[in-house]
Amino acid sequence: MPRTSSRREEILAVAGELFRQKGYHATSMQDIAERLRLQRGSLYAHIDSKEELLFEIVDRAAGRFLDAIEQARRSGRTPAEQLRLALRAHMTVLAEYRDTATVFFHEWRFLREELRRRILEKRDLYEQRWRQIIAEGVERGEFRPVDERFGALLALSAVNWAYHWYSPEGPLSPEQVADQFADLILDGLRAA
Amino acid sequence: MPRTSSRREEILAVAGELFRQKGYHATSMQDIAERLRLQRGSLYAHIDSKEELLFEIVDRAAGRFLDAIEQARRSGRTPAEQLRLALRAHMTVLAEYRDTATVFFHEWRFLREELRRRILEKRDLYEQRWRQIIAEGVERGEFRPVDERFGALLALSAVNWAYHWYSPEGPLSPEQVADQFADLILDGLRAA
DNA sequence: TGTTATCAAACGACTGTTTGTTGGGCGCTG
DNA sequence: CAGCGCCCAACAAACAGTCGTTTGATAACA
Repeated sequence: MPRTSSRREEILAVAGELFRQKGYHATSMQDIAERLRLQRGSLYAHIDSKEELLFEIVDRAAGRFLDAIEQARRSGRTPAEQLRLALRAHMTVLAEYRDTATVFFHEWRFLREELRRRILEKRDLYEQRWRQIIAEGVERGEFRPVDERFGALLALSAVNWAYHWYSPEGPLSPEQVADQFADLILDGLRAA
Repeated sequence: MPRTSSRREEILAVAGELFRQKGYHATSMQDIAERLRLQRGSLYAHIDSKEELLFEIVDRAAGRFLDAIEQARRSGRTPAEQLRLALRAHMTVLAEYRDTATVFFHEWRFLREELRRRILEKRDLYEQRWRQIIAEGVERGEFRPVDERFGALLALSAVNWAYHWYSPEGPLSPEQVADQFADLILDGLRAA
């Protein structure tokens, strides 16, 4: 089975779109095949199974988020600036790969044990990177001595939840959304 | 079909648990019936359809979240205190009705148009209550002049995302989680 | 006696996947 | 350049189930 071919990429794109819209289990191979004007059996010339489709979509998304934050970390900026960069990077990935990213958040749990484990490893690594940014900020005295797990969780929750409401067709760019969140997370609601 | 009976409540409880664990579409009537040592056909003496099960679970959860925040609003406290109360209330509902609440977040979109609309109305109302808290805080000068939609969205994202990671069996009480978030959202990360 | 809960069985539709076959296009050979 | 074999994508059909739901019968209980 070829890991890369234009037909295969088409199938992945259609699957990503349908998985996002209807969910993994509510999307049948029939649905995917129809969009490509194929018989559902014909898909199996290009892929091994439906689950393999899901894994590839989810795994690619995980990789993109991970790459994005590691770039922010390598920037050498201050923790506050890294936080802003990380928020921007996350929102940019979400905007650019909306289908893939949404499926990543919603459908990873339907993977069988072993594949799910591989995704969760990347997910944990991603969360760790966020915690490192917060921890570094506290260490340097740039941040208050907050619990780094909660600090990371707050930032991550804001952008993780965004796939529920953010639309690339809307008036806000990914960077604008990220900056709004960055301002709030850094300076809080309270008036001076 | 009786709207309330102990058998019906049992079915709803089992359905809620399975829908949370495996998702709506991956849970069959067979699965639900097995847990209750029934034939799957027998469920239909108590319910009209699988979708009705989903709707009732999701609708109850929506009602609970809505009640919780309206109680916080009616408390007459300052906006900052209302925000803390609202965060606590949300986390408490999540902890107490974990299955129902998780299904509410994850599976509402599988409802058919009309039922989905009724849920979305309650959801919108819930978001509006959060925005009102922020707006009131800004108005009174207790909060900085932030965009109330983003302020509400940040608080809501924090607690909405919590169903992914929060476990009532863990070491943290709902109030502790809520207070951690409240401190962060009110005062921000940045050192003075 | 009527009511209620449950059962076994069937309904038609759909599931993901495998199979054997076909036809077009490609490169190699004579 | 003609002809041959081969690859590749796609097809139709079937596999062995499972799906949600309906029906008619049957016990237990009021």
